[in-house]
Amino acid sequence: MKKRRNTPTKEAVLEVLSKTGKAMSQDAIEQKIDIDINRATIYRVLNRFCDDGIVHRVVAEDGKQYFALCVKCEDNKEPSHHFHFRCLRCETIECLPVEVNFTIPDEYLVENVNCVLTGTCRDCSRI
Amino acid sequence: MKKRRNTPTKEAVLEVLSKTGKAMSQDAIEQKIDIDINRATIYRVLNRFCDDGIVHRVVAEDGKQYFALCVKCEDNKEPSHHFHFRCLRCETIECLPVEVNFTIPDEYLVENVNCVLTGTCRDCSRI
DNA sequence: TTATTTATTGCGATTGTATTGCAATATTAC
DNA sequence: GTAATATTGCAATACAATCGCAATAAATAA
Repeated sequence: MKKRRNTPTKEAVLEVLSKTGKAMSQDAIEQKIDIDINRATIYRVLNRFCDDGIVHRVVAEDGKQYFALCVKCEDNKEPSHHFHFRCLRCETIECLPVEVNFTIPDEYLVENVNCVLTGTCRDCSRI
Repeated sequence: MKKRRNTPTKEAVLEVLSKTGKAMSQDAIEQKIDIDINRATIYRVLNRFCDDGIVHRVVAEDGKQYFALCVKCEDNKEPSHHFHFRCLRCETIECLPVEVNFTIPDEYLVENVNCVLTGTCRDCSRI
């Protein structure tokens, strides 16, 4: 892996993702960051994070990419392949602690799993 | 529902989807059709099919939309929410006869399920 | 068959997401 | 401090998908 450098951009993006705990689009991330960072830069940072296994990418059925921190601490472990929920009201995507299970013939080589449920999330359905 | 008319475009699109039995992008459909049909028209036809429940739409992690016939005959029934498999080699998407199961708190209102596995399909892994 | 209604189509323009090339900048190691 | 190079900003680009509008064609009535 290519050597990485510490930059304000990286820290800012990580902080935002860490704070919300949800999957965010580049646009949402940019809005939450106080300093001004170029769009392309944010994408590049996010893609690097993905390469390094720090965040994972979800593509929702709106065709957009969303990025979320890979949570791997003990008490809040998320399954490697988990469902995501996109709320149409609050426009957020959360990682559900629900594992994606499936049985598929051995001949298939699964390299990636992308599962998104869409609707109204718990918080919004209460209102 | 608004009244539909029969057009060569509709028939051509349906025939292509029926023949392959897979989920296809607008681009792939256009290439498989012998007559010349405008891009926007194909999208409109497909969107109408989705509205009418004739085809369903899948968004893969490449951010593109793929459309597949809703199979509902007796011996080849596909689960309402099923997994899809996108093969990176042959660049096709097939509907797997594998149901998507998950348990999620009642407060969530699930309106849509979009699950795509990506990798190498059965046929391509043999080679 | 002809006329009328309006769903459908083609075309070009447009929107929006994401990426890329290149020069400038900033970080790390020496 | 200096050198090497990872990172950034900017503008341009690629691509999927949609939209407005005028033209066309399918379904129905006359």
